[in-house]
Amino acid sequence: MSPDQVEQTERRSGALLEYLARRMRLRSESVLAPLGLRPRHLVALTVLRDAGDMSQQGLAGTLQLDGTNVVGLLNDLEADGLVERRRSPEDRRRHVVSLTQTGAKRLNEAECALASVEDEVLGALNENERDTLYDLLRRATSEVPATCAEAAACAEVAAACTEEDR
Amino acid sequence: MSPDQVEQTERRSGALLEYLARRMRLRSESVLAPLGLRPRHLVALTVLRDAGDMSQQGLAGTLQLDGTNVVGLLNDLEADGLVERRRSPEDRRRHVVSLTQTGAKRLNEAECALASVEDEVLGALNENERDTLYDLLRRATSEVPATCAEAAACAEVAAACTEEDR
DNA sequence: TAAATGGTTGGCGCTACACAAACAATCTGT
DNA sequence: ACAGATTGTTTGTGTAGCGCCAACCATTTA
Repeated sequence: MSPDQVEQTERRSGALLEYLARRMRLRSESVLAPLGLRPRHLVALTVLRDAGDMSQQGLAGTLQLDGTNVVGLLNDLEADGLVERRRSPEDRRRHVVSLTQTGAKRLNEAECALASVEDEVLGALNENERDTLYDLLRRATSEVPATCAEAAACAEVAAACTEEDR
Repeated sequence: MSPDQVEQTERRSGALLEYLARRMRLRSESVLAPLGLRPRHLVALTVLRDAGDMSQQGLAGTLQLDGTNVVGLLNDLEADGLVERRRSPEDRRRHVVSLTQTGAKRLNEAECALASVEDEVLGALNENERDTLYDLLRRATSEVPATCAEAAACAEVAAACTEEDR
């Protein structure tokens, strides 16, 4: 190899994301269990809080999860009163899924309980860095790419998309 | 909820991390398949590249994976010549696992191939933001929390770093 | 009225993974 | 030198997550 070659690595975040997510998830499980939640429930609740009400199909698209599995997931959450299924007025076939107050509260409790986990897993990052990490993740997840067909389903709900940034 | 209420959310990254990792993984699979790799292989290769040589136990600890499963994982990678198991000179029970140059090359190829996936999943982030995201993830994963006993095992082996022929 | 759509249920199957047991090679303490 | 612990390997078993298919309502659309 030439001596002055700049070894430009590819810097893809995918593997690191998965690696970190696994660590986080494994440790979260025990913390979440007393709250009657599992990691995937937390993801669903988070999505519902951050993206707002959604049809079940929209949720399936967002979570990239098979529709039949979303049913079970929502059954769990609704049984605990964390989530609500209402028939859509415009199209009564649809269910509009929304976070209840109890759901929002439980989600918040869970996030509080996860402080120790985050401290452990993100121990190498200081307060500021964790904050920007959260912001980046939040922004990355807030905008659903328009490339896929699922976007169409989501777009309907996401119609209230504003281009405000701070 | 009253609109003027200052809703202080907890800003935990865990759920977002998992959410994003899932999206990334699902789309990665098809891209990785022609290279004979699966997401978890990529994680292993990435860890080996970023953290250097490691005992199998150390790898199991780092990946938070059961030891017996690490065997199978490494069998896959070694069969493809992407990874090498050498007996440790100091303790011949141990295998020192290291990335081969073919492995490094394949990893790089994979990361190149994943450009489109990242474009899609991280579409909401610009070049700079993706860069800082990568840096944050990298730093978060580079420092293994000293809480666990695994750290000792890793550190011990880490001394046996070898210069690779190129 | 017929066909398509959203949701629900049940079942089948695959993959990832943990866990346990048994074994070989090797190290460590007495 | 011997006993016991430790690393890695194999094999087997169990379980959870999840995709997929098929059948079935309720509703909407053609």
